[in-house]
Amino acid sequence: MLSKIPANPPPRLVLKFFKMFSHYDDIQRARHLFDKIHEPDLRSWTILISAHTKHGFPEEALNIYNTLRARNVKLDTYVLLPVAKACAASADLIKAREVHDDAIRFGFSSDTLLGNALVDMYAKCKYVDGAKRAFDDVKVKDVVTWTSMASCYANCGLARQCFGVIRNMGLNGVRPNSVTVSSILPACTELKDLNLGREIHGFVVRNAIGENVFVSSALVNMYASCLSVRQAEFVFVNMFRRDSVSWNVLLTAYFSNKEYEKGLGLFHQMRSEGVKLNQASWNAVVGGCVQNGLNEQALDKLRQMQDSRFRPNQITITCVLPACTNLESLKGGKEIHGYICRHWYFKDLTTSTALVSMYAKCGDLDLSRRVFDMMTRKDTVAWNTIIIANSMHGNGNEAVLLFHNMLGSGIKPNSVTFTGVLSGCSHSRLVHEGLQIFNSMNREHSIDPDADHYSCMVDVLSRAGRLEEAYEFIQRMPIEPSAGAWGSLLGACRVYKNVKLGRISANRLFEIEPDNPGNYVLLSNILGTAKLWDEASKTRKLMRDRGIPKTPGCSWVHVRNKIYTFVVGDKSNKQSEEIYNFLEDVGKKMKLAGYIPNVDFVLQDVDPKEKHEILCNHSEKLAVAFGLLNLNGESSIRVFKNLRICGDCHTAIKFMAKIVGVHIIVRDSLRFHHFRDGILPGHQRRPFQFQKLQELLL
DNA sequence: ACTTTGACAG
Repeated sequence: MLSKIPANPPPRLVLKFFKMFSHYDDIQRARHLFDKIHEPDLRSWTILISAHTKHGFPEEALNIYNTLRARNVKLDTYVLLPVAKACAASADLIKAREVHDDAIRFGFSSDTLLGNALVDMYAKCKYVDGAKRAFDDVKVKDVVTWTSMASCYANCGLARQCFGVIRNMGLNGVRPNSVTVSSILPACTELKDLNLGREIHGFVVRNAIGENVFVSSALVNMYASCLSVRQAEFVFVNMFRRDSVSWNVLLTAYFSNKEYEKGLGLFHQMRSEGVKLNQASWNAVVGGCVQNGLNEQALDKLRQMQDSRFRPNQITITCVLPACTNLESLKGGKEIHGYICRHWYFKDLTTSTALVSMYAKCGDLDLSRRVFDMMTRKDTVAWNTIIIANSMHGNGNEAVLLFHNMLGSGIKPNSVTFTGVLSGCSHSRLVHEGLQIFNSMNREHSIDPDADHYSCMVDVLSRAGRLEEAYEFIQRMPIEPSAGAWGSLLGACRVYKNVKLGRISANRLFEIEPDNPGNYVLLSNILGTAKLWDEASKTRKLMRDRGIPKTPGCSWVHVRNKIYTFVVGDKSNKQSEEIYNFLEDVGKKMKLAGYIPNVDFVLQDVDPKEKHEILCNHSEKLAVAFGLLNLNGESSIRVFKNLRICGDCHTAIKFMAKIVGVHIIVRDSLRFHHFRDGILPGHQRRPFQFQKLQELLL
């Protein structure tokens, strides 16, 4: 057939073939034919552009449009229509503005058909102002015009404006159709307004559009997020027809409402009953597992997903990264980082941010920072992540610096930014900076400080030892001081041995959170240190009487893909003897280097010699020793503790790091502590080897 | 023509 086309074919003939081939998805051949036309008319151009968009090549469609545009021919609404669609498909705002300008220049912007396409185009680019302008230009607005505008607001998280459009639509005598309803239901989902949702449901029933799968799926979703899973189930069960999305919606509904067993059950059912699964189904399950703390299962489902020939996408990857974080699996996180690089997913803002967070929480701040620095675009969440990462690792100065860089690059801070940077200030005792930033919240950024911000400020003052000021600050707070505020003060009373304020804050905490064992233990420790044994035992008795179990402290460390856990005085480990011998030997070295055991942290009333032994028993010391004894060429170890690190251990581990030259990272219930003072100027840090340490200790 | 599901910071 092809050979029968003359060398210089008449346009109409080519057009016929062109239509045929574009229909059969053979864009290359269509293009080839098009190129044979000497002077293609506007109709040929239109078909060429729309074929490229329709077959998933919107960028190429826009390139073709550029070529056409360069010829300075007069355009019409029919050619701009597929161009607007191409902009929508590629979410290309720059091109979108050009197209809009062209439409205005040629006087087509009041046209309903083209205007609708322009509104939708801006909606897909998430550019509300443009959509509104295009919308206002349309003279005769039909249901599509109104729906597109409402949909734009809904997708941009402007639910109130969305319903405003719908109200106006009614006032203008246009009735919503099924598309309108399915477009506005997500806005209702966002507002979590069950009553509004029910109202819409009523409209659906009255107008008999419930058989529409878009409408009913959106209803299921709306009920699920308005915390009415039973209603969601009811709508689902009574659906006329269900597609993959409908099933996925219910699946997500179970997981996000903590009913993960039902979620897993439904997924099993979907697979066994031959429901057509898609990538989103797997994402829902993988993400659902993580949401519900089923971290291993999430990784398992990821493997199953790949076995079922589904490729994990950015969303899958972003969903599972927190599973690595929760498992403290730096290794697993790095594997996923590799996958991200291989698939170019690092271009995705959300995915990169998740990576930054994962590295920080797994204890590798350097890698976290490296990923952050590689990001080409950074939004508020990305900046918040790196600020929080630095605060979490005790780098308050860096957190403050990053905060100012963020402002400098024109990114707006939100309330999370301030909790992040202020907690950094407290960890690094940056009182002046903390106060300054706190005061700027309202003045410069119009953000009202909430309970967390006030607690951070109490922490800033308390940790710096300014306990009386912190107490005054609490009393002058315009909102009810939260447990966080009193907790910071109490914690600092332990460090600075302030019995008076310790009693006050603990008693407030006993009222606010009577079931938190930590507060009783802290007060009892403060009293014990002050040798007020009677009062200390009264506090412990109060705790017992209220039936509050004390959380046992434990520490753990990852060695060769296994987690080894230690409790105080633990002797269950195979290498226990080695551990205690090591601690004794290194202890001697430490004392020579100037370490003085701080027996304040022993709360039993026993003789000094025994106190020293008790200190050596602490779970974090045991875990650190075990980690050091099992180093495999690494220059750092990571130890985790469920409670806050003991003050003596903090000092002791600092000395250990110095003596053995290993970077020791301890993550306790509050943050990461880095001990790496062992590097002397001019000395290269070498991987630690056990033999060398033995020599050193002899 | 416009429509339903899916994530990152605390």
